[in-house]
Amino acid sequence: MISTKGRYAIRVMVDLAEHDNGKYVPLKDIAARQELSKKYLEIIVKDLVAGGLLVGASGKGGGYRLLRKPEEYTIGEIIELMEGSLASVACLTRGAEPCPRASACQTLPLWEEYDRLTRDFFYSKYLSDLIRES
Amino acid sequence: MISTKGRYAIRVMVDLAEHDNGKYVPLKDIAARQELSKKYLEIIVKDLVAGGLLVGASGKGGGYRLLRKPEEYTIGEIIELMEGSLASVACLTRGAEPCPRASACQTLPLWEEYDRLTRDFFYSKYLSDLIRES
DNA sequence: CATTAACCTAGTATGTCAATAGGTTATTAA
DNA sequence: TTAATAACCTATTGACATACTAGGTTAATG
Repeated sequence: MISTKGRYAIRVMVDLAEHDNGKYVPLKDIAARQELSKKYLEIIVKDLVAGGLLVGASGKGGGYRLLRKPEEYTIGEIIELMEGSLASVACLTRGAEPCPRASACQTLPLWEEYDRLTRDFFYSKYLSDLIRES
Repeated sequence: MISTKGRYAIRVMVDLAEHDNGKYVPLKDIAARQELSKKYLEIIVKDLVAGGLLVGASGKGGGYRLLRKPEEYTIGEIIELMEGSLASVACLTRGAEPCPRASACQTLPLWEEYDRLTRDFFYSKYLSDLIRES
């Protein structure tokens, strides 16, 4: 299951894409529009900045801004950044210790196939696909 | 992420399908072959019996047995039984309270599309697809 | 009647999730 | 220069799920 962190992160990104007027957008505004706790969003946005998806600017007139065009962000990279991985099973996360039963495992091919499907899906969806016509 | 319960349940089902000789297969044997804790499998198998996917027989010569042919079980129903749901987001689980923001949510269509993909994938995979050639 | 194996109830350590709380630093506009 | 604004930082917390383990009781068979 995709957690609120991943889901809210996408909503923040979409909100920023829709309200990109060249200025920084304060988190307060995003929180109000999306009806989410500003405090909680701070944690999420911090990760997005650390991951290089956003820039923040302190002080009056500050806020957050996208670093690229909406069509240059994939949904996959946003989810993967926030969730750590988009693998469907523990043994397929990157950095997982190699399973000694891998060659004997009858279910591994199934998880690998589903993983490819998931990856293909989310890496071929772009932020621009989620923007409402204005 | 699909938990150990769901994953182990599939392995138990596959094991039973591969060792179906008309008799009941004791859990001890399955646990040994799959290198899993018998105690933990008891919990899982209990759910499989309650869900109508298996039958158990007590006493000497007892164990578990499939109720249908392997090609009549979908992987989707096994996962859904064990995990409660195979929805990727909380708001799409059956019995979830309707979200007041649903019509305004820019991400909902994305999750719905992914949900369909997931459902189609796991409901078109059958237990028989996972059986090793013997 | 001893053995086998399912069935049943309970408990528990660990971790993650989804936040909240309260402060400090940086920037700008009046 | 200073008030306002907004990001940034550290810590904590309650609730819940996960992945088990422990120890018993019931049922069937040979």
